[in-house]
Amino acid sequence: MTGKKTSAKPLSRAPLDKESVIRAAVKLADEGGLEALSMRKLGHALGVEGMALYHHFAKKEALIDGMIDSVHGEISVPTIADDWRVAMRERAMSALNALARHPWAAPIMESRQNPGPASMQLIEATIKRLLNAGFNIQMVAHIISVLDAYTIGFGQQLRSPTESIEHEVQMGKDIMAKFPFDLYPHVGRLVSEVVSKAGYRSVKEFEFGLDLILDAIARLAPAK
Amino acid sequence: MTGKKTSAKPLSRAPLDKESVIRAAVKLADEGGLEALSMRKLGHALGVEGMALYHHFAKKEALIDGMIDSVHGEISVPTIADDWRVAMRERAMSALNALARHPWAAPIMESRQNPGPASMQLIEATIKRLLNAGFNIQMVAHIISVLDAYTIGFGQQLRSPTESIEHEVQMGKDIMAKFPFDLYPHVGRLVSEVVSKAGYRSVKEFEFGLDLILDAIARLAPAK
DNA sequence: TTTTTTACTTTACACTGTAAACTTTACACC
DNA sequence: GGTGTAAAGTTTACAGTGTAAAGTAAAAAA
Repeated sequence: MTGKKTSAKPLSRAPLDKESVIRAAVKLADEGGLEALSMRKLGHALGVEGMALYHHFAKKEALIDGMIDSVHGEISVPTIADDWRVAMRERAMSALNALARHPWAAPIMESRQNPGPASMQLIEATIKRLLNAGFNIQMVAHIISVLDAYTIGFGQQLRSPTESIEHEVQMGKDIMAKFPFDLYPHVGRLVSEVVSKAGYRSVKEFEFGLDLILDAIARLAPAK
Repeated sequence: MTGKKTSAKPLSRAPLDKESVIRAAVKLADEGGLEALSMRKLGHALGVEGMALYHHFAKKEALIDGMIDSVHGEISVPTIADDWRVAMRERAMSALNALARHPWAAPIMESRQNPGPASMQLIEATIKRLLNAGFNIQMVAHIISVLDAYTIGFGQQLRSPTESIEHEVQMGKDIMAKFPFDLYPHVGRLVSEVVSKAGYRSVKEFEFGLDLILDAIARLAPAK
């Protein structure tokens, strides 16, 4: 009986628009993961029934495409003003930060096939910057492929920026509890001497690989 | 003692075991993606009601953990007999092949937190091989981190081994149809001159980045 | 005013994971 | 043999999912 609408709503709410729906959806997913994002819950968060959202997005998939584009929008776009290496490093670091802020995104990023304007602008500017550095078009494809695969792959093993340390430590302990040390001595060593050591940071780990790759690319770069 | 009873009473159907359930689940997911894998459909494929599976797996998650471990079991385990670089290359290539055979796997691989025996054996042997090559334990962590992040990230943009070429070509066309050439000229160039060119192969693309990374690692290796 | 459009709600349906209780089967032991 | 027990599989049930279809109410256009 709580469902009874006793008084008409005083038309208080402005009509929804795509942007704000996407914002709310991202927030929901940030808080509880993608599986916590249902049309009904999202509607509720916006003061509306779930079905109302279908007037703005044809399917849930379309909404998720919008969410992904919104994450792409948080990634630093390379400019000609910056040195190519600086620009690529900045792009990768800001991408990792975005993936850390939105842990649901990495697993679905590269499998989407409806890129939005932010994604297009980002890739366009990236290609442009690398071509301008003197790389040929095949090499540009190679470079973007390595950098993005590495970044997304790494982003996938992140949970959230702050909790990742304790999380990984805890996970290491859980694993070693179930699979005893003497069966997997080297895994034990790695967990106890590296991952669970104070000061271990995923971001540092990411930077190591990133600089390794950037160094290798720089070696292929045409003379300035 | 306890002599094995071999009474020959014919069963209507041999009882399920974890292995065969996992095999069937992997097959279902290979064919229709993870979202095509429901407990009821899986049960049906095995000649059983969906709920029967809960006598073998506590939750669907546990089944998926088993599936992931099964994919890990398809990856080539490094041995001391092989040169470390050869072993790591082989490991990465076979991992990519496994991810291509099971396109549902990459997005969920690194987020699982219940590694099975195959995963443990693989990581144990990998660490062992790298330590034996003279890398210190921190460096081993770095190396595995780069290689696995790259491999999983790349695996994520694969669909399936055979269709990936046409798929990417088609996707390139779709994108360029929606976002006109003149808005994104460099993306247009990349699609037309690289991705949609005859002979473009995802595997070659993967190998480029893999060798780039392996070269860079080799430069950090202690003298033999 | 009347008509049309837009935003949203209601109802409905086919699926999902899985808890609880029940039935059937298989084998150990008297 | 019969009997007990445990494992394997079924049935029923429930809350939650995406979304099709049709209804409603308010704003905009005519």
